[in-house]
Amino acid sequence: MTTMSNRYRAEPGNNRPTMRDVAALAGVGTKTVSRVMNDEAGVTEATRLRVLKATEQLNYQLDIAAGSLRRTGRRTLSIGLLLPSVANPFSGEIHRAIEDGLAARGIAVFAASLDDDPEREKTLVAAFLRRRVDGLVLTPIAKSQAYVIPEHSRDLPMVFIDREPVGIEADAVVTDNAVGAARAAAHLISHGHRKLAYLGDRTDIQTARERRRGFTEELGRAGIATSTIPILEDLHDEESACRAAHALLGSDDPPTAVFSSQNLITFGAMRALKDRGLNRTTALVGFDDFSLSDMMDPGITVIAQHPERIGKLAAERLLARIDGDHVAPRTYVVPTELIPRGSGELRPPN
Amino acid sequence: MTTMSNRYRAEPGNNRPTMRDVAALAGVGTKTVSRVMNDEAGVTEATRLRVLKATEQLNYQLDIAAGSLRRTGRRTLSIGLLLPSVANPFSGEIHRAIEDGLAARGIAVFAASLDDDPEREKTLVAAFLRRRVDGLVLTPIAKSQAYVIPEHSRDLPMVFIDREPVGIEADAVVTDNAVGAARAAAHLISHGHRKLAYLGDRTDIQTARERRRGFTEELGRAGIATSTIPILEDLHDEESACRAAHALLGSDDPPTAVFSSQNLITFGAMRALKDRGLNRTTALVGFDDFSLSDMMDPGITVIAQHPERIGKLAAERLLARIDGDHVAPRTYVVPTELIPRGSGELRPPN
DNA sequence: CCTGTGCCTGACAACGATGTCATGTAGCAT
DNA sequence: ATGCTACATGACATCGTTGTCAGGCACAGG
Repeated sequence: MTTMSNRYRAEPGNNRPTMRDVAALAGVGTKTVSRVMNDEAGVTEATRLRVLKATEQLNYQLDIAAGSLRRTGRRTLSIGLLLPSVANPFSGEIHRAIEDGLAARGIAVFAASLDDDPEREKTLVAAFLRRRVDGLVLTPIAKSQAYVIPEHSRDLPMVFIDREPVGIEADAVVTDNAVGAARAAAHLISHGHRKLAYLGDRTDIQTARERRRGFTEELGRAGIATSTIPILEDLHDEESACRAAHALLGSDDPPTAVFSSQNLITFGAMRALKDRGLNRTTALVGFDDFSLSDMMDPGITVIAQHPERIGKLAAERLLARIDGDHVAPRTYVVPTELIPRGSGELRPPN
Repeated sequence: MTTMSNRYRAEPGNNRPTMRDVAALAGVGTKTVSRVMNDEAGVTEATRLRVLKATEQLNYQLDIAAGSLRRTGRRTLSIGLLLPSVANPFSGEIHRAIEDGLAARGIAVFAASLDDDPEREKTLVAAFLRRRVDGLVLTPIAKSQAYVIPEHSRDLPMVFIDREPVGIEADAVVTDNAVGAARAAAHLISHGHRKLAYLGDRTDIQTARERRRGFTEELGRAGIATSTIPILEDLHDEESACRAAHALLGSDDPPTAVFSSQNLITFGAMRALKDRGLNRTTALVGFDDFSLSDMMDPGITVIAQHPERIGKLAAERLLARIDGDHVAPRTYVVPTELIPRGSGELRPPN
């Protein structure tokens, strides 16, 4: 059993044809088959047709991985994409835009989920590297991305998305978090609010800190003492956000307007407002757009990000790097957009 | 430039270490390095440590693709996953469950989006095959999947999800569409409704047909003449669904309860109901759960699918096949669940 | 008829790894 | 001391493909 000839595998029928089989059937050399499969010049039309016929007869498919071993540049025509979670709709949109941006070049995407786990980040990047991907698109979560410096200096193309990397100079595509949050604050202030409140995500997340910064800076610009504004942070899911919002709204001096720094927090805030019958009274602006936001009562005003633009830009930058672009790394900022739908335009009482 | 030695590439620093480099540094043979990297038995602890030290010094990463060329079974430790779209939340959940199911075995996932395009299905499957994936998880959309028969008979593990394949006998994991739709009908009928209406997706989609079948069969069981029930189909997005619902609700004899066979259609129906102020009067049950369904007015009663269970089961079946399971292919059915939230429990007037 | 210029074409080595197998060494019993 | 076993180790061929290079053929010009 184990001394069986290599040509024949233990499993029945598991004999995928190789270039040699095709070459033999077409009566040409393997190099000629290779030329045909790769659309290289210098093959007679007659030979080409003979080879193509043989590939069809045998149902032959080129082995990209085997080829990459010898191919100049060792391209595997695949990249690694690390997302918070492939099940996250925001990530999904980015993923899709990247897929679309790379499809024309025949590049396939390995996708994996981070789950906010710094250890996983390293493990998954290592898994991508073992597969010799042509590039990486990463959402960083670990404290530092210095661990990929060796690869980066080996010229492995790399683009960070959503958050900027720490400890390494590399391309990044991020949302304008601070500006977006500031815009939300300005919007609420311009509608007469002075008693704002801030519901924020875990402070170890860079984007969360940026949003808070933008928000508080705008307060300063408007002459509102930051100390008077409740800043509730380290909320990471709908439930904790809902509890925090309840505490806030049930206090002696409740805010007239709430800003929530992220989707799930917005949901929690919406729920608390509704529970207390304040949804048509207390203003709300959320960071991140979401489906059905316009079906709420009232519609929810949001600071919309543009995941598809982030993904598109990341794919473009990665392709440029793959094609040998060596300009200095920089961070690309994708603007946000305030979409008024009602909840953010509610005015304070009196 | 082109006559440069092979050892050195054109790009600077692009010299990834190989097993040979590690072997040289550790003063052992490449085979020993291979053994260490693959946790094979028969290596002294002392040697093992020397090798590991060398890999760390050189920042060496095993090349899985190169290894797969020679490895028994030619395993690439990767699979191909074809989804309607990676941006679709339902698909995202399936994707995630599959990723989780395969991660323990070190298998990476190539994901790609179909976009309801039968041609794309074939192109993308071919792209997976060229990468010699160890298995395929496919959402079929083409009229027939007979084109993968050659691969299937070469024992390439394959699991179809969401829809059953046509023209090939292979494992499939699907939702119990007919039963779910029937349950929705029964639920509405049990709440006193006789004047139902059906809003359905494109009829070339198998699951859409199944849902209609389940729905109408339940009508029959309840003694409601199918001919009296409006069946509006070929709706594929929110807008067309909204228009259809408007037409329905504005007719002489509007239904007292509506069933929508899919997420976007549900959204369209919700919008139409709200536009007409009927959201608290006309009952609605939608197929597919969605976030914020409980925040609607009233909450939306749905037939929930379990994408995470579909993904988990698909991953299990695929792994079993990869491990050599040769039982006859079958279809696994994942049950749906009716989640009452208000809209489906509204009673007809009088 | 000879030479030169292109153009097709295939032999061959090599990419980075692993399966096979032979070799060497240590340890133990005789 | 001898012979045996068991185990650790490395040489080598090979996986399927592509880069390099040399050979062969056709055709044009002298």
